[in-house]
Amino acid sequence: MANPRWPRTKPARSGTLSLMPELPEVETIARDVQRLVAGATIFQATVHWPRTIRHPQPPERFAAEIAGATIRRASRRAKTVLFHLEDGRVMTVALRMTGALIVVAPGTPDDPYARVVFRLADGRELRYRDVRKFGRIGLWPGGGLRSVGAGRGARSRRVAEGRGRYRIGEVFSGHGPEPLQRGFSARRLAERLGRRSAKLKTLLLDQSFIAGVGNIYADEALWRARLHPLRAADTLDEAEVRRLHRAVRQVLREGIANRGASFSDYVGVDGEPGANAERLAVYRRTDRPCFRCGRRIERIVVGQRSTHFCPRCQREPVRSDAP
DNA sequence: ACGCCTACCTGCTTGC
DNA sequence: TGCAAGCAGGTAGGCG
Repeated sequence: MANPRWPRTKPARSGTLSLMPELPEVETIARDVQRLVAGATIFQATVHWPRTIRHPQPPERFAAEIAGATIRRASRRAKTVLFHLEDGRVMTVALRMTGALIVVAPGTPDDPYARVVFRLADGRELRYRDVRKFGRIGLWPGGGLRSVGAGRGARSRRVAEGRGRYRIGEVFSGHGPEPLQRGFSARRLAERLGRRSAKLKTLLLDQSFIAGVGNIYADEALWRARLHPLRAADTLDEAEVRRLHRAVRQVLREGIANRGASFSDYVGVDGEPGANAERLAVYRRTDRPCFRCGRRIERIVVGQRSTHFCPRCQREPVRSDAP
């Protein structure tokens, strides 16, 4: 059951480190949700921050429409937690930067950062907590999920939303492949990379290219694959693609095994922190020694994101116009 | 296709 | 000590 550690307005550790739920963190949360609230009925929902509720459900109707729903099971797609309801509808919870789902026992003190509170029929509360209010919750009709954001598919999605029809699977139509699924082979990655000239770092963060990778795991995967973040995707040879493929899957799998990268106040649904933070090789390790070669880790900005890499292990891409 | 910009947000760190 | 600026970053949406 829940192990509430509330209130928790002060992070256990100092630093600007925030939780950043990426694929492993969201997978961890989805599994916790499944374990803790599958079969539970939502008795009542209270929306404390209306903008958390996203299209197509108007915030004022959301609470009324979710009340009485029973949660059949929970799963993950990309960085979104899916609540599959008994009646076929699906509630999506996109945690974005600081979102968290937490189950607490009856009588647990209020949380000032709880944006949406679901009171369960058994008295427990499922709280959507989000300090920075970036996260979004949607409620989608049976058989229907239309795209919930994946970069550049946005235009076509808007058109479809305008018609007011939503179909399962379509919510994520703008997303790229799930990197941990069987279908995501090295060959498939090679095909996708070969069609793009963008920088590797940019592409790894592009949800329409690969779903679920964020800033932490992008840096970690590139370090592990010994590939420079500025390398153009279509310049990789076969061996490099295989390394990247293996690295992406490894860092994500290890992240899941460690219940997520626990920066600052990241916690799972049961209040237990993840354990992956200490295992990161480059992310936020600027000027500290590379675990492989001892060289100082560098930090650069790529696509507006901080990017960490080892200048010796991850060689600078050779420019064609170089002397 | 691609890159760059702004907006959304708050809390923590840094610099004066 | 106090205060303001800077930073963190996933996604939407705009522009070139």
